[in-house]
Amino acid sequence: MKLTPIMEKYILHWGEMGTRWGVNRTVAQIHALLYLSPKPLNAEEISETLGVARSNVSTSLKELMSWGLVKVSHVLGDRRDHFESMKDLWEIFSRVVEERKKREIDPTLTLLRQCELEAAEDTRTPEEIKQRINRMREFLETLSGWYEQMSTVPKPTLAKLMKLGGKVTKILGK
Amino acid sequence: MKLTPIMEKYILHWGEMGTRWGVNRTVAQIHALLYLSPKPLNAEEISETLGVARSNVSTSLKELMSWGLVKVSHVLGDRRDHFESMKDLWEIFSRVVEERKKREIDPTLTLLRQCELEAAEDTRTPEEIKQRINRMREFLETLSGWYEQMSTVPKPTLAKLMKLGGKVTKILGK
DNA sequence: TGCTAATTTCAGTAAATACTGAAATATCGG
DNA sequence: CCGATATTTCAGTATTTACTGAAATTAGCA
Repeated sequence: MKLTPIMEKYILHWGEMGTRWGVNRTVAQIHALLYLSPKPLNAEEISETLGVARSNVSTSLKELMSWGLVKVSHVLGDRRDHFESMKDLWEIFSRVVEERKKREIDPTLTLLRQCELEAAEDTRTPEEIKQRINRMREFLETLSGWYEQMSTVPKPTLAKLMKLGGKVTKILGK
Repeated sequence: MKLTPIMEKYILHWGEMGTRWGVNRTVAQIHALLYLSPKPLNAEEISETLGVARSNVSTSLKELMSWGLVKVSHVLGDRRDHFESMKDLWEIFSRVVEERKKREIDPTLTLLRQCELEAAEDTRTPEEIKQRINRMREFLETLSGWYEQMSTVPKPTLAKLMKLGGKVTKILGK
């Protein structure tokens, strides 16, 4: 796969963005490459195109698959695995949100609830501080609950809702 | 500032979460500490409480202030700067979103638009790939526009809207 | 079943990032 | 304006994270 300057620019930028969001550069680049690619690519091609070690590609692809963003596919008459990215951006977005919620928000909620339990028998922590923890738990629960509801809304409806933007409040106001 | 076990647990966890979201551990810990603290703390206290170098605290506080999450405050009869975190979680949340949009999404949109301009004279990049870049730009613009509208909605209204969750679609359906 | 190509694992290394402590600079009270 | 205290800067170092290449494993095919 030969990259044109535009593709290269896109992929490099995506890699940078990744690092800012706690995603490793190579993982983000591979995702960008597969998102652009009109056809599934094998690990060798990815490795050559991006100039990273074959083994690195293997690890990164596994990571992307664990996020459900990339799938293996097969080409007739070719033994090698090929990889293909999800293409629908709403789908990609909600996968990422879903996964981060599962991996980061949910465990945080577990921890906060545990803190609250312990707080009951803890006389050393000032009441005010306990309340701060409570509020954080409540806040994350609200976000989390909202996400759970919204995730069941069909993507096209969601898109329309977003286009509405702040107008929903006016409509609902009535 | 002496930490009780609950506070310590909270702060340590927050530090970990930070790293996952591309925020450095110390920065996240300081933010957690100031969020819990009933009163503004000076740099020295923060340094001692968290066991990190004074200079590191200085840098991290600057970072937090650049995000608008922490403010300097003064205690009567004390020359030293004291620091205080924003306490309203909706406020904190929207600050973070606002700032990330400004620092990451907006520059990405600039880049994507530039790619599209260049694409016009580029015959080497297949049409299909150009379209993928287009779609990404559109998608980010939708998100971005939605955020801009929602950011003007008063926080309590926002909170109510979230509690409604998916029900909005039913109400709007009529 | 054995051969070959494909993939994964992993120890070692490289690169990026965070942190420290000392020195420089700024600020305040007298 | 001086001395003392507070803050920032920054070069060097430590830690963490990412990456490589070789070896081990797995999987397809004859």
